[in-house]
Amino acid sequence: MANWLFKTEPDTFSIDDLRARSGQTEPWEGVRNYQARNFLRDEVQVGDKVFIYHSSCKQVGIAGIAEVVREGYPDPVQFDSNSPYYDPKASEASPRWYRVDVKFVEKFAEVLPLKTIKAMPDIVEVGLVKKGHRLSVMPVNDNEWQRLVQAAKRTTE
DNA sequence: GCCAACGTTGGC
DNA sequence: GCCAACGTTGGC
Repeated sequence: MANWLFKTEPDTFSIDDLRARSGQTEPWEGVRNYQARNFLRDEVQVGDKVFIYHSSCKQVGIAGIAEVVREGYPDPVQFDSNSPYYDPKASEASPRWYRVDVKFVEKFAEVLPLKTIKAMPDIVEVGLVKKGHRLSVMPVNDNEWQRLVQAAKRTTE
């Protein structure tokens, strides 16, 4: 069982949107980076936990937790010429991009800010705190996952 | 909106 | 296969 962090721009799709979805479930589509794609296609499994991270917004940081309910399958929007995610080089026979389905688990009372995460001495491995952290899907090891959850809850007490 | 850091593209 | 140019990401 692994842990992940998925980035999203809350103006486009936030953790509140995920919670409001029917079944509180949503396909995580539109990932167009090969390293992130490889995680979605090869490693993310049903039951894995996922931090939902809000980027490019007022409160940058981890907003809550979701759970993987369907493992990687071809992202249909790559075949849709009307979609901004359309990829003319992808075909159904050899899809290029993948997505997983995630389900809402919980929203933290307060976003755990990136600034706070960077200041935590035990958080050194997760891509967020590294230079040029541009991956939109990244692994989080067990130890850092637990510390981040603790920190997120502590800010609410 | 700025700009640094990074990934991708394409000419050679 | 190199690498400059270009586009995108994302914090500030």
